[in-house]
Amino acid sequence: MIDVRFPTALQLMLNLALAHSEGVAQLSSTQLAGALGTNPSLVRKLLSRLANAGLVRSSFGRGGGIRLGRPADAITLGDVYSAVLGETSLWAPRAVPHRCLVSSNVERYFVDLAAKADDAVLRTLKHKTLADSLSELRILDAARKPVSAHRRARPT
Amino acid sequence: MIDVRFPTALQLMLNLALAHSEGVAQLSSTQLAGALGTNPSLVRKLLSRLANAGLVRSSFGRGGGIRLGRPADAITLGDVYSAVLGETSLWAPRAVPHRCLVSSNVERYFVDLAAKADDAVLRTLKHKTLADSLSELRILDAARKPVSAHRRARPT
DNA sequence: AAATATGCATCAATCATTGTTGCACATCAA
DNA sequence: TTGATGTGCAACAATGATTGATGCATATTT
Repeated sequence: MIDVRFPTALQLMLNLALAHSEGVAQLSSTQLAGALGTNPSLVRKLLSRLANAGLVRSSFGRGGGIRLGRPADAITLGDVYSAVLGETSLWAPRAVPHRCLVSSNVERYFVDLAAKADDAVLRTLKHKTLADSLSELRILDAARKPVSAHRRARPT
Repeated sequence: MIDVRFPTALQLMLNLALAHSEGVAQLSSTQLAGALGTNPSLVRKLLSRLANAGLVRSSFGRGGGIRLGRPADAITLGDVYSAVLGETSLWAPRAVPHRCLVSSNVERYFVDLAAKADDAVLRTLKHKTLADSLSELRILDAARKPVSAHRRARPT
């Protein structure tokens, strides 16, 4: 199963960022679950990690909900990734019987290699903030509805 | 489940490279399975992809087996990764109901982002060849058996 | 012809992630 | 104070891609 925790968390954060930019202070986990096409439980599991990292803040009780913990331009996609995936590496070595030059050393070698790949991914994600992403989404949206005011075609 | 196809394939290729450097022309899938601590079936599934990419060659019949398709210094880790994982991306977007600026565009946005991350990973893997890896394994091995000739301790 | 080895299809097992449910606790409004 | 709303969290079932196991046709060497 392809891992969708990062995509889900990112889409969640973008929803919060959009809501904030439109003057909506906070969203409930039920609203977020609806927007993500999933259930409040999964949302809360992700929120728990995001809250630990300070990326979101939640308020209890009636009228409560979730809001961004920092301004959208102070949260990078790398922050979201690290918060949700933690130290999880892209790959893990296969445990092999130690019998030769390769098998006795390849696990350590591979852990190191995976760490380099993890770094490479994180570097690409640290370049962009939620605010950047929101801008790009606006551009994509404008391109989707061509030229003039009225929308030409239904989205497929 | 963390994906171990790339690690397994890499360890397989390194075994072939080591065998070749030691004058062993080829290994059978059963031998490879033994070295990897798994079964010949999985090995052959991986070999099928590796063979399609020209990274290994197999000979049929009695005395047959698998050997590298090119010299070890002409095969990068990126070649192995692409052969085994194909176009598989690190992440896939979660399909969300299209209802707002974010939800209507985030899937395309995310596919693009994932492609950038995939590129970053592949770039790090293209720097190293199997021959480079084998050299590094030799260094690790030397570090593991300190100083003088006789081995001091059993590997754990 | 016999032995060995790959190639490939089918089927079951595994296991992290996802989805569901229930409930305690916190907060606001009337 | 009470009721409504919402988070936090634990337990459990469902899902689905990968792994593991088996059988057999085909190819090649001795």
